[in-house]
Amino acid sequence: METKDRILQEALKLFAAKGYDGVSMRQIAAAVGIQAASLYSHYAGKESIFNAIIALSQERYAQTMQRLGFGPGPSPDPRSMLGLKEKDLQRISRELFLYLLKDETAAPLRRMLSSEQSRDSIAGKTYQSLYVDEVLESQTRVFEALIAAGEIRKGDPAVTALHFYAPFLLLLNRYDRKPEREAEALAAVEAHVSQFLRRYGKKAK
Amino acid sequence: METKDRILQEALKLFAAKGYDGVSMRQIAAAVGIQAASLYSHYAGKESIFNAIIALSQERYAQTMQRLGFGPGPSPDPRSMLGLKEKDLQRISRELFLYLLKDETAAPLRRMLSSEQSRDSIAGKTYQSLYVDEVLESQTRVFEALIAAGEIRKGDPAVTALHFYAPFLLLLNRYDRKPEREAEALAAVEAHVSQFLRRYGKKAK
DNA sequence: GTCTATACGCGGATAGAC
DNA sequence: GTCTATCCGCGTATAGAC
Repeated sequence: METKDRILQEALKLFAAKGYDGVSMRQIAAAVGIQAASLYSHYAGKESIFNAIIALSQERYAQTMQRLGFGPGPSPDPRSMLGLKEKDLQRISRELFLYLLKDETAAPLRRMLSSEQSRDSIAGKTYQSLYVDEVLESQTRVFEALIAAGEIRKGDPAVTALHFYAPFLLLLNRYDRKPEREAEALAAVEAHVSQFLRRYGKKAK
Repeated sequence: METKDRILQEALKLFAAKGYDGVSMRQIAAAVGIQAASLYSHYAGKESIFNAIIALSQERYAQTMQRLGFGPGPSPDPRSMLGLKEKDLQRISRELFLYLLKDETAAPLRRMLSSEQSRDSIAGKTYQSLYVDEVLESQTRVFEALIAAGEIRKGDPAVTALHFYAPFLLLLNRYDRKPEREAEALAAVEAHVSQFLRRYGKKAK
């Protein structure tokens, strides 16, 4: 792998763990295995590394989210959500949750953006759009279709999306960086989805 | 007001806005109106100020949360929640939301703990217990009582508490530091509570 | 592209006068 | 309890050899 990319990879891990201000150029360089001065052959400075991380990670993230049907663009197929069985929704939910919780790129990106939300306005806007606005927007469209199809009870689709997605964010925060409680976390996700369907689904099961 | 307390007050504001590492002792001193060296007459160092903020703010926070029925201790009165009308729940929800969003102590405390969650283990544990564990635990007890009383549909009380509370955290994050969107935020809270009651309440209204 | 050497400011913190 | 003066290390970043 190119040095230029390894810098982003290592810096992301460090920023996620210690925060932007808590990481020095020397530490990043050490993690990569070069001298601090050499970083400047690849990036103009620290802020430049930070911005490059956001730009790059965002792309990979967007692709996976779209595949799972939580993306900003056109869902994998609006109709693929119709006729979805509980079992399928549980699988997708589990996949989404584990991706955001543990994926090597997605998890550090989320942690970094979350903690830098207030300090850096780009980080703040990116966090909001990636983990809040885009997901809610996308899920609102999905529920609109499901309500129209009669698979989900009538109600405001935006509120329904909020009811479905908000617990994911809370559980992510709660079980973040606690690998020993992963089973508990997954059980909580499953219980949430299950009860959501019992409250919102047209038919039992 | 005593200098010792003013230090905590100003430091909290700064930490909430720029993060712990982003604030210098000189900046704190300037906000208070004294020299940096004078801070050491009141606190052993920066970390000591940080810890004192948490300890102090936590007390005030706990009192208010308990009053609203989201506290860790015995709810204001377990039965006071019974026979609650939608109107009352809307009022309490609104009060809770605005308190967490805008209160002069509560809002900066929440922002600071949230952004320092990963960097500082005390901050992380405090955030989890104040904004996640204690609230969910407390709400779980409330819903247990309401389900037993037949005012809320049968279901896992812990999941029900999650469904009720998680949207608050998401909306807080979404509308934090955006005073111009406050009306929109309150409308979202109201829509959430309203639809929650329609899905979970025994009777319409 | 990577290294060594170095500049320079700002960080937290202390000493000691008033 | 507040001040001025100061210490010292570490932060980002640059210069220039290889």
